[in-house]
Amino acid sequence: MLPLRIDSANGVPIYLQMMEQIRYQMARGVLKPHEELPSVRDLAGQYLINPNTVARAYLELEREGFIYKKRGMGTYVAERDVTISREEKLEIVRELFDRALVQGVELELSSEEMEQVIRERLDRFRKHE
Amino acid sequence: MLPLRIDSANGVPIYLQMMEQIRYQMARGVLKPHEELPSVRDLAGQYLINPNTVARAYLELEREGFIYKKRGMGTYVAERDVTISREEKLEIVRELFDRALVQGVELELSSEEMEQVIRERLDRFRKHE
DNA sequence: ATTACTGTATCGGTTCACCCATACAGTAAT
DNA sequence: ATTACTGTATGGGTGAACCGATACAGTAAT
Repeated sequence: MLPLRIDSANGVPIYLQMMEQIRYQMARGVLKPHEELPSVRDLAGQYLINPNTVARAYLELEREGFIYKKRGMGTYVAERDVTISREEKLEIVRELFDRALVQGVELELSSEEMEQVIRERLDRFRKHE
Repeated sequence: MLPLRIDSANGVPIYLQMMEQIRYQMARGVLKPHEELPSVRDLAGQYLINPNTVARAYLELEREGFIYKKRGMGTYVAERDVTISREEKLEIVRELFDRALVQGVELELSSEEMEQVIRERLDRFRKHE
């Protein structure tokens, strides 16, 4: 059973919510490579949405290389993407943090204030993992 | 005459293009506080679009505090004093940091690694201010 | 009051994203 | 072949964003 928090009245498209959370589960190792995902009808029935909506989430995830499908068989978690080097990963994250910092400066926040915000978010983050 | 580059077939909404470029002109000092902007019909006629579209751009810019209007008179550049509350600023930065953290998790970086990256960027940042 | 300019309000059309109902198609066990 | 499950394709409905045509309303000079 795949635990998702789907809010149909959120404004955020359902299929995006699913993608987001499935990617997250994969990153956390809850979903492991070659593990079978629930069928589109399973998930649809479980969260009272249309099978096509689940199919769309699966379709996009497949395009991004996170999952693969066997028609008539099922949908499965793909191998981890090992094409990104560790340094490249760090670079990506670095860039995001820098953007946040620059934005903070443009909003005239002090580095102390930003450090406090960072600590707050990081702590909150560790509680959830 | 207010020079704008409007591309109706761009996918980007016209009123957003106008807002973007007008804000830019203001930031550059080309448009100065209390200077009068072209009337909605002026700009509409000039770029062959509907007056309402210009009006919408003006409306949004007014809500953001960049311009002010006098009904029946015209539209004018506001004082360059964008007052975003402190809490709103923090919220913007919070969101950016969270996105960076989530991205890090999806790249399978540990929270320790991310904390290290954050510290590195923050230090680098403080040297430059 | 008239004129000529401002911004504003209302309605309609077009387009698109999102989602659903339903039917089609592939796989494998019976 | 039947059954029971997979994913897929097609067509439609809904709502929202965007933009335009047109009419309304305020201001100020004549």
